[in-house]
Amino acid sequence: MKYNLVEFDNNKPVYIQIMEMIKKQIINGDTSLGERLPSVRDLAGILEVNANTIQRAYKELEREEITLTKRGMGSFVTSNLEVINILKKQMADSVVDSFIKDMEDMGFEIEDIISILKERG
Amino acid sequence: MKYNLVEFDNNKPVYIQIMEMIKKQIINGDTSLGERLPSVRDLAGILEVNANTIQRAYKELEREEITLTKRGMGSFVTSNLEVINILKKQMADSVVDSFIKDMEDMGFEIEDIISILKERG
Amino acid sequence: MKYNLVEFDNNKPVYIQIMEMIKKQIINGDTSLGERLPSVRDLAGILEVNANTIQRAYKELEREEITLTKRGMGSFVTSNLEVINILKKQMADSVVDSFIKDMEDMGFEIEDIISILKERG
Amino acid sequence: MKYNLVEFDNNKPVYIQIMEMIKKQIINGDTSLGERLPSVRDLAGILEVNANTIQRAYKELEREEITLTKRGMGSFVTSNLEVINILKKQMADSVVDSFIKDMEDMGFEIEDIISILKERG
DNA sequence: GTGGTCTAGACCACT
DNA sequence: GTGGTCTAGACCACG
Repeated sequence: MKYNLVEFDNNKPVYIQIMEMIKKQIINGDTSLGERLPSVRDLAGILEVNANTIQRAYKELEREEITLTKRGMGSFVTSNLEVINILKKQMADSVVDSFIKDMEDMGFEIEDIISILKERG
Repeated sequence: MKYNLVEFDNNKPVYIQIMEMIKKQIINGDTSLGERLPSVRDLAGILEVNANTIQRAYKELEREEITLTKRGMGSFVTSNLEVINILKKQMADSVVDSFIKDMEDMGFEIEDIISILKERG
Repeated sequence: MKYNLVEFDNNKPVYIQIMEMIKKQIINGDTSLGERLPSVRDLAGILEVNANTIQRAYKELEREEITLTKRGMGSFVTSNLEVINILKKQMADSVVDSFIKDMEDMGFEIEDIISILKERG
Repeated sequence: MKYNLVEFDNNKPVYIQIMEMIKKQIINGDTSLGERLPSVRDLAGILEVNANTIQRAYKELEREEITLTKRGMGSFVTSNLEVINILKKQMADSVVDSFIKDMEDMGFEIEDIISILKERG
């Protein structure tokens, strides 16, 4: 688990950006199954946002059943591996889909995209 | 030049999404250099948003010097090829950069990404 | 009489700016009492604005009795010296008043203003 | 900081006039570096204009980097003294330049202008 | 007809 | 409570 101050994109709700950040950490393994998330106040301090914003992100994550909250103990990542695998697949798919759409909208074909990515490698 | 009703992403200002839509059309050639954009009211009708929202998108595009406005005549894409080339490069770079960042945040390496894209091809 | 293409201030109606231009020429003597103004179409050509805009400026000038229109002959500056003298006084006063107000709003005293102007001399 | 109901000039956009009013207050020291501006709704009430008009003025000021906005907290004058000094210089210069131009267009020489101002003193 | 400004009023994101 | 976005609708400047 590692969270650092980042710059938020002003054109997207901050709580959404925080949710994405946490999901990514779960997906890449920086945050483990069953691990306790930082307390609302701690994460608010680290990210320099209001505690309510973290609350909202945590609440949404719980609604998506990615985390669960134990009263008085904090928020924990689900231990259900199946849920995490689905999350992983869905999130990667969605990122890839919207990337391909953006690039195609700009007139690039799949082959162009692959060439560009190879140059970056 | 072709504009159609689309669904907007609720988590991003509509006027920004309209700016991106127009930029993409310029980049992929669907809208040519010097071409007149639809009138504010026409595009508002097509996209089913308020005319003020289009107005705002056009004004921002003008501020970025991608278009220029002649009072009473309409908004026109710049004829400055240099500006468009810069736009093209910056927009593609930014989409690719943030895609790579998203994927790396989820634990994928460049090679993984390329494999995934090849499957899509 | 001399009119040249100028850049208009986008935040003020063009017809008002044209009226001011003509008034100034009358005041400084570049346009004489009784002199014929350029035709609407000519001035529109010189200033690269629509003929309607010139029409409007001429009409307002006539309403202020600074010019008068003879059907089929064009617009002429009044020959009434008294009117011109009043115009001169009012216009200069108004320019000076608003200049002093602007400068005082920015915290300059009359003495400061005079010093600044002397430096320009 | 002091804002009062004023009469707006009908020939200039109100949001521009509000921007100028705020800039003048910063320049003359009535509004200090880092000071919080009135909330959008408060100033709208004071000046008897719509909140959107204030919003627009504030947004333009932010774009000119004269103020910065913290979501949910308000708009604040920049604390960057350099920015303010440049603003000061540019605004005074522009007022003086256009005044001199106006007067010269009416046939006054610098010496005439200075005499007129001395009479006002 | 076309862009520019403004109002009134609504709802959302965030502190 | 504060800024940000959006709608609906009006009126003006200009071609």
